[in-house]
Amino acid sequence: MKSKLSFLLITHIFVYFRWEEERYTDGSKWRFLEHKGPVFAPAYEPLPEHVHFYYEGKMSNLSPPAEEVATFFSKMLDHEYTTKDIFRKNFFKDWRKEMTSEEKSKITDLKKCDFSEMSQYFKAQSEARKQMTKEEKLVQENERILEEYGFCVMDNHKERIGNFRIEPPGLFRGRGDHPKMGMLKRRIRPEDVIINCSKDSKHPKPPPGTRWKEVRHDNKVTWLASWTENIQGSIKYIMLNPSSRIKGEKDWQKYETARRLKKCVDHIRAQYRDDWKSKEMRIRQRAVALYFIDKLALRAGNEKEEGETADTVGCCSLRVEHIKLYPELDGQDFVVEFDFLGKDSIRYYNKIPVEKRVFKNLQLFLENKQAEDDLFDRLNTSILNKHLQELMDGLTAKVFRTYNASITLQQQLKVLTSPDENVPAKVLSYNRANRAVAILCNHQRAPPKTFEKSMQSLQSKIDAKKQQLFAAKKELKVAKSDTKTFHAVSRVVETKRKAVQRIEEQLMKLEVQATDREENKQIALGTSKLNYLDPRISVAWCKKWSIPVEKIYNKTQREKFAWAIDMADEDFEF
DNA sequence: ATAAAAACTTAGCACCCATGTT
DNA sequence: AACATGGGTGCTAAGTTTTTAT
Repeated sequence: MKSKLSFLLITHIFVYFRWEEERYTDGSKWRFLEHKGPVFAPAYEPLPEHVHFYYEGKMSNLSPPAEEVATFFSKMLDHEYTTKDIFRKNFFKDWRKEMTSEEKSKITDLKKCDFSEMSQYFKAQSEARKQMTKEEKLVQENERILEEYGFCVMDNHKERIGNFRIEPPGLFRGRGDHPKMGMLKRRIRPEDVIINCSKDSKHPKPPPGTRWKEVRHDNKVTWLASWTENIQGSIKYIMLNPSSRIKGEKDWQKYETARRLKKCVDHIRAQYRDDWKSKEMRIRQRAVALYFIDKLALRAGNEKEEGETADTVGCCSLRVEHIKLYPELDGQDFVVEFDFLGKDSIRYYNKIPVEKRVFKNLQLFLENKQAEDDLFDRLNTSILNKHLQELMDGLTAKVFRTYNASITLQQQLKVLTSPDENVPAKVLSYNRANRAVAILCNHQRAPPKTFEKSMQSLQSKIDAKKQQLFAAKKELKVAKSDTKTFHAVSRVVETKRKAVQRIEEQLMKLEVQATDREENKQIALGTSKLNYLDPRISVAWCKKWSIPVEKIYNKTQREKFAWAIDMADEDFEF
């Protein structure tokens, strides 16, 4: 095991060294890229003869493609989305576009459609799939596809591709109250796909009888293939896996920018505090917004086109209705209450005392405005980012999130780690530090459906373990007194003592697990770990306390953070 | 200068499967 | 062997930032 590890380590250093030599000075360019192109979604199998669709109670024969479209709806029948009016309206509208003229005149009302038989069929199918053995599931076939299409060669290195499959057709499900939910997401064909690869590579071949939309050779961008999606009209890309050089370097760069912010953040903070007093409204707004972004780790908040997406906001797009001002609340002065839906329609709710000057400014911004008016009417993300750019090269709003997340982790690790704790307790401390960041960044999750139950069963395990400990201690006592009374062999005492110790450790482990899980109920740690925390902080912490890095990062994460694992020693300071 | 498009990062959730338990 | 459970992974939507067009 050990030799394998050190071999890997050497390989990594070697690889990075090689890359160093081969790379252009501008790290974003590649010189050679070869790949096999994307994998297309398989065609739907027609429904078997005995599965029918009913209209007004009568059996009805549908011909493709309408059948294929109806399939999506029946597959989702028990999903809460399908009970929403917008979903049904959008679905039916798009379905009608796919109907033959005969169907179109016949099928005029979604309420009269009965998909239950189709729905049952798909449920049965997925049940059946669960029973299948590995061969039946075509595991090997999938592995072969991964091997053939899942990798590319960039700058002479074989790299894993992130998403090499074209997204299959289906019904669009946005998050939150999305006006387009239920719309038909159409099938992507080779004719929709642009291929990007190097001029001198073997071009990926389109499936027989088809052609690509375009083959281009643009080495200033990192995607291998792209297509335009029909719901929002945005472009989707096929790109490399996070373990790739091109992503890893970018990630590293991101944290280096955040570290540069660390050096000038005091100055920037002094500056925006000063700007709270500015004569110009736009500067005051900019300064207050920046204060929120810095202090509360809010997102920038771009404007969004109304009716195209769910109504969510970030800092610059906050509206009057999203904040409440309390000159005094629960013994604290100048409290601002935030309540709005952010990215992914996740609710941000926070009551926070602010400086008097900020409070007065907010009152000023709210004057003569309606609930639906912008709080910062003289500000948007591009104004803000332009200003930030002047303060520091490469500074944008999101750098504050990265900086504050990483610095919080580092601080919390210092505060929470006690040297004499054992490994599980230290890992708990790490998770707590991680959790502080997740709370700061408002990374939430739905409590797991089985949460209560699994918590209970863990508790009963703990109780059982306590009983066991009690019994073991008693046995130890008996053994001790036996030794005294009968001059028996002390080996027995040793064994008993070891048993007590072992059980104590097990109990401790369970208790730590319970605490960890309880505190984690509604908080998602993964996002901050993956996107906001400089991995070198974690690696350094592991080295300092002799914690195996595997306790903190799983295999995928270790691959993504290979650069940091190689780079950081225990003295690393963010 | 501004708007729109393109490119790239961040996000939560469903599902799958290894693992441990009964 | 059947079952539960939780972590890992794939998926793709939803953001931010950068680039290009007007």
